Amino acid sequence: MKIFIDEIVRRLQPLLDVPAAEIESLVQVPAEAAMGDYALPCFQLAKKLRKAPPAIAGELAAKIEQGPPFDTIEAVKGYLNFFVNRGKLAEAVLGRILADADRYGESDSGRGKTVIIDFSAPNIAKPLGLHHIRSTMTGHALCRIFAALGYRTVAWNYLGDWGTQFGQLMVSYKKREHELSRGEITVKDLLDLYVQYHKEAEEEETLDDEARAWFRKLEEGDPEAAGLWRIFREESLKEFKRIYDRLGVHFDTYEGESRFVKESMEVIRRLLESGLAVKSEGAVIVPLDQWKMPPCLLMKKDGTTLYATRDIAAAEFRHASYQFDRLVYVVGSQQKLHFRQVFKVLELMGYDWAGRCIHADFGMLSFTGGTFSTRRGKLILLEDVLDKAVEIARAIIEEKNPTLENKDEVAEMVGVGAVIFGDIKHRRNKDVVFDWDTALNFDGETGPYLQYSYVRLGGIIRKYDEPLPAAANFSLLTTDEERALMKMLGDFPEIVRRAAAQYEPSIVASYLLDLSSAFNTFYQKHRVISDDRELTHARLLFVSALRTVIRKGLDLLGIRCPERM
RNA sequence: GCGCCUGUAGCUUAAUUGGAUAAAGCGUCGGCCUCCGGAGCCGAAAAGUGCAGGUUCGAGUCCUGCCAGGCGUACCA
Repeated sequence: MKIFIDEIVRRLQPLLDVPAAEIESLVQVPAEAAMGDYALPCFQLAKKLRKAPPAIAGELAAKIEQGPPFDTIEAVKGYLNFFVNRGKLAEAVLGRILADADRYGESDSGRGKTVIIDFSAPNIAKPLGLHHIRSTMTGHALCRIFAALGYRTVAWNYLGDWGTQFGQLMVSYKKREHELSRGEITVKDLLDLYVQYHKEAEEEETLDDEARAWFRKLEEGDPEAAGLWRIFREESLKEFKRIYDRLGVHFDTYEGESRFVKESMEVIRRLLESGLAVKSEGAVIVPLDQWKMPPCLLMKKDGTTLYATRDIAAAEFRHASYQFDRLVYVVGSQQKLHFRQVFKVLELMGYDWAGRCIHADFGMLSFTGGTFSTRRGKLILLEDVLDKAVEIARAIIEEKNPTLENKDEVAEMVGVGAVIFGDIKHRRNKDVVFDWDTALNFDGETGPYLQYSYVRLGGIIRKYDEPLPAAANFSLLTTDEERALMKMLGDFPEIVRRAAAQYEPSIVASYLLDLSSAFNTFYQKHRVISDDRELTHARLLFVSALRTVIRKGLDLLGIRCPERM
């Protein structure tokens, strides 16, 4: 906790000829509890002072002001170790949480700043696949995390609602028009059309030309093409929203690529005028070989725009509309080069905010049995995974808690929570292999484990059967297990900050696992409700604080939590 | 070919951003409910961090080279 570190710095300062900020950066938390709560490694000081680290640590230990809140300050090898009084630690941490309540972990560091999070971004006319969960839930969690730090957040679903693929879909649709009635076309039909197209395109080479022609008609505003496109988009959106709803995900805007087609042409015109863009092989490009990148392609030789063009136009629009502090793209790492190019072009255009565009990339999701391919119809539907998980949750409830009242509601929370957590506990960076058995296992480091811990905490409070005391003597909470938990609880605000700074919700996820695990260890070993009234009161408020933090952490990750399960 | 990312117990991951004896989960084996919920807890076996060098008082973390996998590399997004 900050107050203890500040105190350490205050006491060290008179003994060292080093600025406070530097001392603070040296202070760290030892790997093991036996080595204290905080430590100052003296190795870096050794050079300056021209003394051996153990000697420095020894001298500091002898000279430093001892006394509360520290029980002891001692030298071990080259380290100066600080042991915070356990009672004082408990008072500081629980006092803070009691005061902040549900706002514990929040801050106002982002006040007055806007961050736009661009995430999920499915292509219309295709169902949401399991692979969409990474962008969707990472982006959603980032929204909540930034909001907790006081930022205004804009959740932006930049729909993939433009591109040659819609030409393909139209070709496929026209072929089978008589079999399909326009009003009732579903996303499932659209997927079939898409798969059919790619099957047929392998044999009929003219199909691709037809598709390009249809896409051109669309860009030129042809009424039939536009009409079809509108149906595709509306049907898809209806379907997406249904699933987002199950995931608890909300968007502030669904403005997709189609919104920026007109501006894209404008971008091309301006870039050509300024000389940044040139014509090459019939296309329009921005050469980037100076920066060791392939050129950024803005316009194809058939005169239609590209993804990059629309991204540039969209970025301009976003800055004009929101003057964002940051624009975060939660998009797969396949597109790393694409974003480097786009950001570079924005920089060359003279936008100082280009440096505030961030690609929060993430690794591939694959499954045992191959990679996802919508074209070949080889994909796992997100909804199938959710349904399966909920079904299993439901069966477990039936087995373990048959008298539970709202079984379906709870099964939904647990099943969906398991799927969400199973994905976002991984660091963004890593490729993830989806495996049904792992995803549907609710033991160990899983979402249900966190929910169970929360429910268990609630069970204790329910068992007490009296209103919680308003205050208690926290200095009684001094067991090893309580001390470990206090330290973790005290870390929570820092965890939230780090998750935001690194665009990494998994930091919150692993924190919650550690916290829950430590709680369950405590629970096994100690009783909360006992004959000792004073201790019972202190522990009840401690339990309540744990509940607050687990609930808050799950909330930041976008995972709902039942009161019983 | 070139560029980027990844490589830690059988499997999936962590390691306070360069610090003390590399930590968990799954799986395997063995224990724990007259006591606040066993979706839990405790213990055992199991890696010296892809390989080889280097920098450093100190390297899973930084640098170099190699190996393996993934992704990307001008008209898809």
